Amino acid sequence: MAALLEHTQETIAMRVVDALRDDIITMSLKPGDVISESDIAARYGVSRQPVREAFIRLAQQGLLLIRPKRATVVKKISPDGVRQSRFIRESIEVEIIRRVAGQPTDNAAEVLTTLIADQEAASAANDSRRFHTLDELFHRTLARLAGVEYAWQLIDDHKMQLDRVRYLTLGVSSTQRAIAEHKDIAQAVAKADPAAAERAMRAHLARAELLLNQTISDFPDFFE
Amino acid sequence: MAALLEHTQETIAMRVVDALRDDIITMSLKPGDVISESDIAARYGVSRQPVREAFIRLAQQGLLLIRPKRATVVKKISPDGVRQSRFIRESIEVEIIRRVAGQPTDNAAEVLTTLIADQEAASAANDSRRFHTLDELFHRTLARLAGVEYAWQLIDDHKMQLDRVRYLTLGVSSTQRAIAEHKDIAQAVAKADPAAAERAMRAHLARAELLLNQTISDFPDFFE
DNA sequence: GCCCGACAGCTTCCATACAAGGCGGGCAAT
DNA sequence: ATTGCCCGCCTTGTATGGAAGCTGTCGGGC
Repeated sequence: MAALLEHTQETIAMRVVDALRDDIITMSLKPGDVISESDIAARYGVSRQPVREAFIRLAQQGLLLIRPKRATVVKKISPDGVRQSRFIRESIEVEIIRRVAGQPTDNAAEVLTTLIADQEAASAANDSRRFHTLDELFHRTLARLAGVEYAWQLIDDHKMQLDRVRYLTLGVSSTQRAIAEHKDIAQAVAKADPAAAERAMRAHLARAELLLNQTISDFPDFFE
Repeated sequence: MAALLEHTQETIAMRVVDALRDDIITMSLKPGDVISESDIAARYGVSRQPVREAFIRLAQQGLLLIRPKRATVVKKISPDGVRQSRFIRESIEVEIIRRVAGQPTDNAAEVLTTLIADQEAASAANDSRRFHTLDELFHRTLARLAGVEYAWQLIDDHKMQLDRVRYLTLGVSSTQRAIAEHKDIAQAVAKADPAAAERAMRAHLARAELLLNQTISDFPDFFE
């Protein structure tokens, strides 16, 4: 397996990155919280050096704000940044769905329907975490079908802003509705109708706008 | 000025980042070249630490590949990565131009025409470097007019892959033709015709495809 | 009461030393 | 001649001490 050959060992800095990112997305570390290299180093029982490198990585991903010689704070969520992140995502996903619907491969529709079936199972079991994972897989699969899986990876990097908002609205979002919209998309792909697919995708992504405004008024301190 | 208030001082690591990135984009450091923290540190007369942090940043931007305990190499250009980077750019820029042409502000067309005039001046003076800058400014201005300047900043991060290719083709690209295409775009904006604007933008971005294939056969060692 | 400067305590930044692992050449055994 | 191991040299990773700089506080002068 490639994984064995690559042999990219687990370094301490990477572990710290993962741990911190998880803490931030799950709001265990709240926007505005100030952290210091020494703090985190002591908490994880490691030296300051790997923590520092983790800070740099997370800062580049827009989750931390390093103020030189001053402090490092968990970046507050920028409403405008979230909107533009969604603008980017919508731009790319619309282009993706057009391609997929425009040049459908044999099994594209089939793959999507099986994914939707899994989502219905997760929804019925009330397993929202699994549903979230499957939802993400649905969109990533579309990217793969369009031959631009790397593009999805880019979305993923700048999607963490959205993920923090999503975490705040956990349970609010209706899985039933999302599934229905996924079906609309899959149906347009099956019919090889790019225009309909684009409409369905835009409708699917548009729902988030309302959630954002609601969230801002619910947690004003987390936004700038 | 915000710059003065922010007072973000120039740190050594930042200088190293800028210097290395410039070296990589201008092919002073060629794809496949192996560099080491000690090397660069000695070359710039600094310690290994800031160099190491610069490596991390550049690795996250896809310009370097850090192989733990082995070496750090200038990443070779991935043809598929370039294509997908362009896919991303096209997706976003098409969405941008649609918005600009769909809801044109009073002075949008005016701003664009003055920019094009500057480009003609640079082209006449045979100042290709200045033309490149103005070309980039043209596209960034469109993003600003659409209210998503941050989105352009994101493109900028993942555009360095394209920039390396562009540098290899310096002088090949026809400024005259680019200007004509810019005029088409500006005209569609003036007429508030989103469909025409989209067509013009796609045509404008499509030209690069040919250049890429040509470049790959000219410099096979730089691609993976 | 108000202003302003010295200072203590914090932060991130940089330098240096050491640790851990990959890689290749030389050497010995077969 | 070939194979396999060992060891020095290289790399990146981690630890730690000190340097540079920001911030708030406390106290003295007005």
